[in-house]
Amino acid sequence: MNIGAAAEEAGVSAKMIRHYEAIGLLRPALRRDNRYRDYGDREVHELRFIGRARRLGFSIEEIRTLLALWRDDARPSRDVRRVAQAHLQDLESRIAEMQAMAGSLRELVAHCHGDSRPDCPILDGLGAARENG
Amino acid sequence: MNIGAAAEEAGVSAKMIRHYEAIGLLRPALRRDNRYRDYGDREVHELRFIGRARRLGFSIEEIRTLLALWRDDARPSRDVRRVAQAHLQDLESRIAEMQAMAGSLRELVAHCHGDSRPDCPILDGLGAARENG
DNA sequence: GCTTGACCTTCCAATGGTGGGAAGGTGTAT
DNA sequence: ATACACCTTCCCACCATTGGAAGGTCAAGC
Repeated sequence: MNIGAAAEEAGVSAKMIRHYEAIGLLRPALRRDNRYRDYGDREVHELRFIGRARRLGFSIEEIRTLLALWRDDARPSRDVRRVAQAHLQDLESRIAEMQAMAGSLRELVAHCHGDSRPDCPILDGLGAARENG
Repeated sequence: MNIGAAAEEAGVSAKMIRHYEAIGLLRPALRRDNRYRDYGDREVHELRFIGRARRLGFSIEEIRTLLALWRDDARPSRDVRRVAQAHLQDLESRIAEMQAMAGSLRELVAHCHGDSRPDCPILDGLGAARENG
């Protein structure tokens, strides 16, 4: 199976597959006589794992850890849970940050009449002398 | 006022101030005989504006637009509002995406007993054959 | 006057994850 | 043979920020 087909099946771009191999996330793919990379079900399965983890926001380094655990039949689920929970907390704190941003912004937008007049609470808020306003 | 002091006052790193100047977000600072950049209240005020906008998640290009509007006494507040609202919607959709991630992840974490046993719904979820699981 | 240390200057590189594209090889169908 | 779709490696760009090297400047203390 060529890289394009594997990419299609796994939901990861061919570009990224090569990249994952280059940074050592994946073992170098087998090559045909062509020098074309050759993928089987096992590799596609791994790629799908990576794709899904990326879509859940895990970093490459986190995925490196998760893949190692995945391959290890004797891993304690505790280790997996720790990685996932740390990432979840990271996600949650980033969400909270962005919600704070959105909240302030909504406030500013709500008070701006948004017509042809120049006075604008949004610009006033950004230019204000005090940091909390 | 040297760049360090201006950075301190405005809540933006000196490194970034130079960068903002290099990319044309800020007009080149006046220089002393030293060749040191020299900042006054007006410039610090602008830097503070930029810092606040960055903290609200506006991109450099958005800030470029906002700064131009800020400097233009005759801007229609409509234009400002449009920029802010577009950014707000962008923020909101990114928040929604991340909340979806966090939700799936919470689900997985909740079902993982997290002890010394190897079976783990988190890994099962990431490795699953189906995409929606 | 000379040293020390805290500033400042410019320039180059790295981060993370992904995409774009060049330049060239390969496979397959007409 | 020709066209086209795929593959290969390689380098570059994005965005915003940080780090560091190599060197200039200033103020304080001895």
